[in-house]
Amino acid sequence: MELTKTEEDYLKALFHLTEESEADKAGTNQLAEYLGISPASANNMLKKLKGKALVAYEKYGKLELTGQGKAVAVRLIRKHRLWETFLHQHMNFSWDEVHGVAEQLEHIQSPKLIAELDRFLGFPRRDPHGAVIPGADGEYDTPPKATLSSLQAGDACRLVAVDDSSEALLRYVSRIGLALNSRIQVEEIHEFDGSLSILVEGVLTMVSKQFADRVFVEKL
Amino acid sequence: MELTKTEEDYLKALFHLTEESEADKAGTNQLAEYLGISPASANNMLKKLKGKALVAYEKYGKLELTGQGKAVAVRLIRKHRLWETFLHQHMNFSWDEVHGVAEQLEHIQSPKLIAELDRFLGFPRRDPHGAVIPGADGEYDTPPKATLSSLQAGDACRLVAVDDSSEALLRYVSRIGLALNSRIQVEEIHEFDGSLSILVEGVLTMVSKQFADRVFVEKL
DNA sequence: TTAAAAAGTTAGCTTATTCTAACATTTGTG
DNA sequence: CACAAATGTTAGAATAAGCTAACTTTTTAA
Ligand SMILES: [Mn+2]
Ligand SMILES: [Mn+2]
Ligand SMILES: [Mn+2]
Ligand SMILES: [Mn+2]
Repeated sequence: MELTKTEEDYLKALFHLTEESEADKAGTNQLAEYLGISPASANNMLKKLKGKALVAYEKYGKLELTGQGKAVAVRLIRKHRLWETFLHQHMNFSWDEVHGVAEQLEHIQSPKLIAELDRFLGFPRRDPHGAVIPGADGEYDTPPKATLSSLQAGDACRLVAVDDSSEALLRYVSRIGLALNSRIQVEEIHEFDGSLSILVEGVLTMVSKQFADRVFVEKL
Repeated sequence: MELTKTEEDYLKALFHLTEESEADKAGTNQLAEYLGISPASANNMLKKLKGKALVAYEKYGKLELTGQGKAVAVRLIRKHRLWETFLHQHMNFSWDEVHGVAEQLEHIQSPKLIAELDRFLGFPRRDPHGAVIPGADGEYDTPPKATLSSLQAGDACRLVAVDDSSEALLRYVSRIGLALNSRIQVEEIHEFDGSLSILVEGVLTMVSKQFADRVFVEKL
């Protein structure tokens, strides 16, 4: 039972909204908003996906992926992140350029190609944004991630991942001299708005709380 | 004006039927047959492509690509062959496995990716079947190709390309010990059915005329 | 030169995906 | 509670592709 590119994108969106965001409830409007389509279109597709046993929900109720639906989404995320890694490491794509093309490449149907790509890349476990790449067996552990905003003044940390949903954020992270594994020293947290003064490569920079909420670190 | 994957495939099919085959006339039925769809569907799409100035024809008349239509087709062929080369050289895909996946990959939209892929591959000029890869500027010279069947008994040649339209042919070519650049010695041509006795790597093999018509060589 | 055969076109449906506008249900608040 | 806002659903239409059956035009060939 082959799925269309569109059906795949809906399942991936649902996975992000239910399994990967803190608010693990997802509604029709939210899904529509996320995908940039009308609620009516989302509702229409949800009916179809329910018919294929990929999504489970009652009329006016909460949306959930079935086990099958989740499996499809995880496979898609695996492909997406492997392609992003390829584009970044071998095609000279910058951090913020990889996502759009990977959004297309993730729909290529060829188990052999994915297996070979994985091997070619040296079985990477993280994509260019630091996100975990699901295994070939569907294993997908999301290690607990601490945000930069959760640290205290005086703490030091290592940048392990960045929210990849905004290209502007990715460009900004590079602009201020950060990259995966950069060491960050929290100098001061300003109570007024939660902004932080951080030390990166010896340079003192000021970042907003919105920024610090989307950057994930490992405390040192 | 973005084209759909389907429109792209029609243009590529028309290019093969008009520019690349000896019979440079193409009709609706032929196109339909080539694409595995009904003549009615082909006719329907032809109207649309005519409206977009990619195909030129009069009702009941011969089909032709416009300059624009040709340019799209050549870009597609370039992408197809670059991907085939990538799959063969870096993803361990055999000669006969590359085509299907390249048929999908050719529709990925990203000029940067194609430029980088070309660089990554070392600016190859031939794909794994020996077909010429069009240049980034749209240049596409098809060097005159001699078929194995055009040689005389006693001639020696080098295999330069193989018709890639049949996977069975590609597998057969490998099976009898041939690969690009193999040296072939024509021992005898049998008048009855045009079949040939050829010497490959010291082994005498018998091949049919149908086979020899689809294998391209350079006389030595 | 005329009548099949072949080739090409049209009409009318189907499925997939999306939209807008209208309608229904649920939620949240005074 | 009661009703307004938020959320979700339905109806009806559009676009893109494809199909079958019927019809028209061109070609072939007796
Ligand atoms: Mn991404
Ligand atoms: Mn996608
Ligand atoms: Mn090919
Ligand atoms: Mn294709």
